[in-house]
Formats: sequence, C-alpha cells, structure tokens
Amino acid sequence: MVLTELGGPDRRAERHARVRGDVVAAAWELASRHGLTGFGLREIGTVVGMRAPSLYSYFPNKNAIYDAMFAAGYRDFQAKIAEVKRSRSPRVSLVRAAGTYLEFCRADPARHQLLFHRVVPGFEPSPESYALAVDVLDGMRGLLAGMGLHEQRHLDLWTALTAGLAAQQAANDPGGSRWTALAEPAVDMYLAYVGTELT
Amino acid sequence: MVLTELGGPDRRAERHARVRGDVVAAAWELASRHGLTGFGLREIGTVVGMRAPSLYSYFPNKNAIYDAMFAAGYRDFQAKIAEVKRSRSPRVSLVRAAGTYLEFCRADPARHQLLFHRVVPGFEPSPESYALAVDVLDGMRGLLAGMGLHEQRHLDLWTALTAGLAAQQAANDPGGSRWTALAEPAVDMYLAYVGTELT
DNA sequence: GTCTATAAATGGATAGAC
DNA sequence: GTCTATCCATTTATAGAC
Repeated sequence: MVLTELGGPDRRAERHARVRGDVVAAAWELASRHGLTGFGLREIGTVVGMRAPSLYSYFPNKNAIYDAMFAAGYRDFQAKIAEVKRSRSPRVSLVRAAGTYLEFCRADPARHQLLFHRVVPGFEPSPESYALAVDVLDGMRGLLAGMGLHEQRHLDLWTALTAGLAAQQAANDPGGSRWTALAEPAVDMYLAYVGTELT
Repeated sequence: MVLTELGGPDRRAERHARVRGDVVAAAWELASRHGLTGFGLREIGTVVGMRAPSLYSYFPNKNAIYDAMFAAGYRDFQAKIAEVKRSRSPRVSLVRAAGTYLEFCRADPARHQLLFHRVVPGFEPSPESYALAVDVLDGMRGLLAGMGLHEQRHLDLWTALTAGLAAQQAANDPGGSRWTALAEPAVDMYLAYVGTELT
C-alpha cells in the first residue's frame, strides 16, 4: 500500500484537521481581543503563520470559520456542563448549572455573543453546528425533566432567566459580578414559582 | 436686525436640526433593514438625498450618528413607557411595563441591540445620550419603589428577567412570540418571590 | 453646505506560479 | 498547500472647488 507508507491519506487528514483547529483557535483569540467582527483573514493568517489566501485550503470562506468557531464554542460549553457535579437537590443542581453558564459567558463576551445571540451579520450556523446547540438545550431540558418540569414554558422561563442575567452582566457591568451574583436568588425565585405550578 | 430678516441663525439652526433628524431616521431605517453595522455613509446619504461627505456638515463621524441613534431610540422608548396606563395593581403595572418593553424590542431587533446590548464595535454612547438610558432605568426604579421594592438586587433581578425574555425571543424565535408570551408568568414568578422577600 | 475627487486603508476572495 | 500578486468592492474621512 504505497498510499500509507510514509504519509498516507489518514496522516494528511489528521494534519488538515489539526491546522483547521489552529485556525479556529486563532480566530477565537482574535475575537476575544478585538471583537467578534474586529479581525480579518490576514490577521488569522498571521497568528497561525500563514498568508490569508492559504486559509482557503481549509475553509471555503470566512463564514465557514465562524461556523467552526460556533461548533467549537458549543463543544467547549458542553464539556463545562458535563463537568458539573450531580446533586439530588434541584436547587443545588440549578445553581451549579446557572453558575457554570454565567462563568462561561463572563469569561469571553465575544463567545457569549456568537453562541447565544445573533450578532454577526450574514452568519447563520450550519445545521450540523446548530445541532450542537440543540444538544446542549436538550441536556438542560433533561435536567428540568428530572425535577418533574416537562413543559416547554418551564424550560423557556429558565433559559430566559439565565440568559437575562448573562446579558445584563455583559452589557451593563462587564467584568463585574452585579448580575452573576444573583444566580442563587434567581434559582430560588424560579423554583418557588415552578413548585407552585406543579402542585 | 439684518440677521433675522429672511433666514436668521434660528432658521438655520432649525434646518440643521431637521436634517440631523432626517439622517438619524435614515440610519435607523437602514439598520432595521440591513443590520446595525450593515450600512455605510453612502447609503445614508442616498436615503436623505445627499452625498456621503455632506453628512460631515452634520456629524463629525459615524459613531456620532450611532450616538444620535442611541439617543433617539431611548427617547422613543421613554415615550412608549410614558404612554403606559397606570394601575394600582403591581401585577398589572409590571405586566404592562414588560409588555411594552418586549414589544419595543420585538418591533426592531437592530434597535434592541443598539440600546440594550454592546454590539457595535468601538461605539460607546456619549454621557448625554447615556443619561437618557439612566433616566429610563430610574423610571423603572421608581415604579418598583412604589411597590415597596427599594433594593438594587430587586431592580436588577427585574431587568434580568425582562431582558432575558427579549433576548431569547430575538435570538431563538425572531418574529414569533414564544418568549414574549411568558411575560405574565414571569411577572407572577417575580412578584411571588419579592413578596416573600419583603415579609 | 454641497459637491467632486481622492486619500488611505481594509475587507474577502481569486489566479496562477511553484 | 503555500505563496505572490492582484482584483474589486467597500469603508470612513479629508481637500478644495463652487
């Protein structure tokens, strides 16, 4: 098998995937420093040690890079969520989930914008990337279902509450903790309400 | 007084202000059609019947136009809020306030982004324009205070809740009503919680 | 105040040599 | 795959004639 003797197609695919990952990492770095739309292909190239046109060997256009950033961001988020310790107490579970989400958003405002808002003009995630976002939401849906909350409006009220804390924090107190500190009261408020709804 | 005979300085100032208003209106129209950063000075000029450089007789740069848009947006919002009918019932008052806010956000996503999020790279409202935003928030603070809610975290929890509904609506169901329809349950949840906090 | 002309930079993207 | 060179469109902003 000549093709696999020294550097077969698998090797090449491996390298290709590695460079793609480098490009995405570079793009995230630039996004967090200069804003989600504040960098160009030339700057990405500089970070990864390439000229801009070479990026077209890995991505067909800039939106494809945003799409890979979106996917990588949701994979990172899902990893963080997976790390959250389980608890039998709904209150503890929700406080941990909210805290993880809020810290994830606070840590990188640009990532918060790309993953959870519609801020890049002309960009929409591909179906494959969007499926990752759906997976994350399904995880949250499952967590609530485990507490006896099966209705969509219970899930929607929860996501609105946590998204609101993150959004207010990012917009009105970036870097601070004025709204993230309200995670526990917010969970208490939510649980008290959905508790009365269940009985 | 020669200066005021046919077209004095007051006339000139009046015209200047009118054209400035036309420019801002044109910019809002373009923002709602092509996104908050999806238009240039040439397009603004086309809408108002001017060439791009002529705009510099009215605004020193593009960010100054964003600033005027920001101010006009908050004036519109305050007008909507002022129209809200008063009620002795806290629940009715909050449902109306939330409904007005959510409808305002739903009606123009670009306006929602400029007024309530940080989405235009490099733009920060001037102190004068930001004061309008503070006024609006102070109005909300007064409404809550009239219900016996004087603590900042009560105000912050309220703004997070309503901002979250608006954000989720805009990001995940633009044009629909999946989250705006939750205004009443959200108010009930909020009031039940702050009620227990007060006793 | 408005215009033409243009600066000066940047953007994404392509052609073709190697 | 990577490069140089370049295209072509676009941006904000300025200079100077009228």
